[in-house]
Amino acid sequence: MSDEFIKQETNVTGEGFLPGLAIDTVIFGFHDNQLKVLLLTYKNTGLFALPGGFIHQNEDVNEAARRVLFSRTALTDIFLEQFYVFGNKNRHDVAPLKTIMAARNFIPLNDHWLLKRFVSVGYYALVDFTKVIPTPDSISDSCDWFSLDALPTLMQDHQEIVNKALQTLQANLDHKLIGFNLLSETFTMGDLQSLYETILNKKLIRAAFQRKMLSLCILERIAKKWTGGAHKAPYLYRFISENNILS
Amino acid sequence: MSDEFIKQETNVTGEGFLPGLAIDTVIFGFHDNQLKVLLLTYKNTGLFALPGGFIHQNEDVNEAARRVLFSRTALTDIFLEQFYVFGNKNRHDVAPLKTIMAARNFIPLNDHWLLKRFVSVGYYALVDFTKVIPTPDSISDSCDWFSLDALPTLMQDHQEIVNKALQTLQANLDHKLIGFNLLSETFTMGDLQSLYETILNKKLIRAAFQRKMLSLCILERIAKKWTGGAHKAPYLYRFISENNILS
DNA sequence: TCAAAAGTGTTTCCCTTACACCCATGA
DNA sequence: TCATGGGTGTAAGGGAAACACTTTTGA
Repeated sequence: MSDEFIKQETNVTGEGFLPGLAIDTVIFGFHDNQLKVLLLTYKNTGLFALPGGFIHQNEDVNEAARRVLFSRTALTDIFLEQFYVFGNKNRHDVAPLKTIMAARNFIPLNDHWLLKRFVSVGYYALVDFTKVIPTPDSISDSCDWFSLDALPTLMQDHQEIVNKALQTLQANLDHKLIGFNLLSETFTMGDLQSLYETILNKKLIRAAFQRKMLSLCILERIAKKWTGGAHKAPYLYRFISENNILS
Repeated sequence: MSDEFIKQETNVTGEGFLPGLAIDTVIFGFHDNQLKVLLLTYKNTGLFALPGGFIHQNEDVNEAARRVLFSRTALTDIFLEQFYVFGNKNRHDVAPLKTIMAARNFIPLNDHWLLKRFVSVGYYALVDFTKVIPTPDSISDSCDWFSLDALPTLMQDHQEIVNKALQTLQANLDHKLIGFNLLSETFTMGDLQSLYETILNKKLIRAAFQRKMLSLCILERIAKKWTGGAHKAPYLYRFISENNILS
C-alpha cells in the first residue's frame, strides 16, 4: 500500500481499483527455528493485519500480489502463490476499517468503497528472512515479523487466512519443493531439516532426510565447508533452480 | 443463471451483485470411459462457455458456486472446490458478451456492468453423470456434455480454465480420494480403474490398483454381485463416506 | 580424550511391481 | 471347452526406517 491507502481513503468511490476485491498475503519467513509471519500494526489502533491491498484497474491480480509483496519486503523473484479465495459474506466487518480511519481523523461516509463487502484472494509467499527489511506504510506503525505460534489477535478473518496458508504450505512442501525459498542461498542439511520439522511440526529422521533430499537431485553440494561448532563441519548446499520455482 | 441473466442484463449497474467478480465452474462427468465437461451454448451465437454466474450481495462465494452447480445439474451435496482465480487483465474481452446480448436484441451501453472487467473464481465439480439432467437457462440453447478431448472452441479464457481444472483434478486424485464422486453409488473395481486411467491418461496395473484401493479402507464390498459378461461376476463396491468429501 | 554434529554404510521391513494361478461365466 | 474378465497368491525389487559406524571439530 505505502501511500496508496491515503489515495484509497480519499478516493471515496474507489476509482481506479477493482471494486470489492482485495488481496491478503501471508509472508512466511524462517528464523531461530521458528516460522514467522509479517504483520502490519495500524497506528493508534492496536490492530494487527496481514499486508494486503487492492488491484489496479489495469493490473493482473497476480501482479498486484507481487506489488504488495514488494512494497513490504523490497524483494522480487520470490515464491508467491494464491491458495484460496475468502469470500464469505460474514467476513464483511466495517468496524476495524472505521477504527483505522478514525485513528487518522478520517470519518468515512457509510457508502465509502472501503466499507463495502470485500472478497479477498489469499496469497502466501516464502522469503529469505535475512534479506527482508520489513517496511511499514504511511498508515502503519510497523511491519514486523511475528512468530507463527505466538501471533497477536488479528483483524477480521486474518487468523483463518494464516491457518489456511500454513495448511497449504504443509501440503505443498514435499511435492512442490518450495521450502528452499525460506532459506538463504546456501544452507546446511541441518538447516533444511530444521525448516521441514518446523513447518510439518514433527521430528524427522536425520539419515533418512539427508538421503531423501540428496536423491531428489535438486541440491548442489558446494565444495567450501563451514566452521563454527565442536563437530565436523557440514557441507553447504545450494538449490539448483532448474525448474521454475516461482508461481 | 436460469432467468438471472435477464435480471443481470436489464440491471445496468449490477445492483445486488458483487461487482467485477464472477464464478466459472468446470463440471466433470464420466461416461463411456471418457471425461466430460458440461458446456452452455448461447442462442444464435455459436459461443460455448462454462456455466458460471455472479455472486449475490448477500451470499458467500462458495454458496454462489453451489447455486450455479445446482442450476445446471439439480444436484446437491456434490464435490465442489475452488482451484484458481483467473484475474489477468487481458481476459477482459467484451466482444463475446456483446454478441450474446446482440443475439437477444439487447444493445448495452458501454458502461453496462457486464462489460466491465471481471475476475473469475474457478471451481471444479465432480458429478455422477447418470444423475445429471443438463439444464440450459433462458439465454442458452443447450447445456450439454462434451468430451474433454473434443471440446469446441470456448469463449474467452475458458479453455485455460478447463486445462487448469484438469491439472488440479489429476493432482488431487490420489491424496484427496475424490474420484468416487464421478461414479454411481456402486461400481466395480474395473469401473474405478477405468476412471483413474482416463483422468491420469495412463494405464495402471490391475492387480496393484485393486490392492491399493482396498488397502485404503474406504471401499465397502457389497455382497451382491453383478451379472452380464462372459466372465466371473465382479463385486460391487461403495465408497464409505466417513470423511467429509465435500469441499 | 570426549562430546556433539555430520556423513555414510548396513540391515530390516514394507510396499509396489510383475507374474502367475484360480474362479466364474456366457458363448 | 474356451475366451474373457475378475480376485488373489507369491516372489522380486526398491525405498524408507532403524541402527550403527566413522569423521571432524572445539572444549
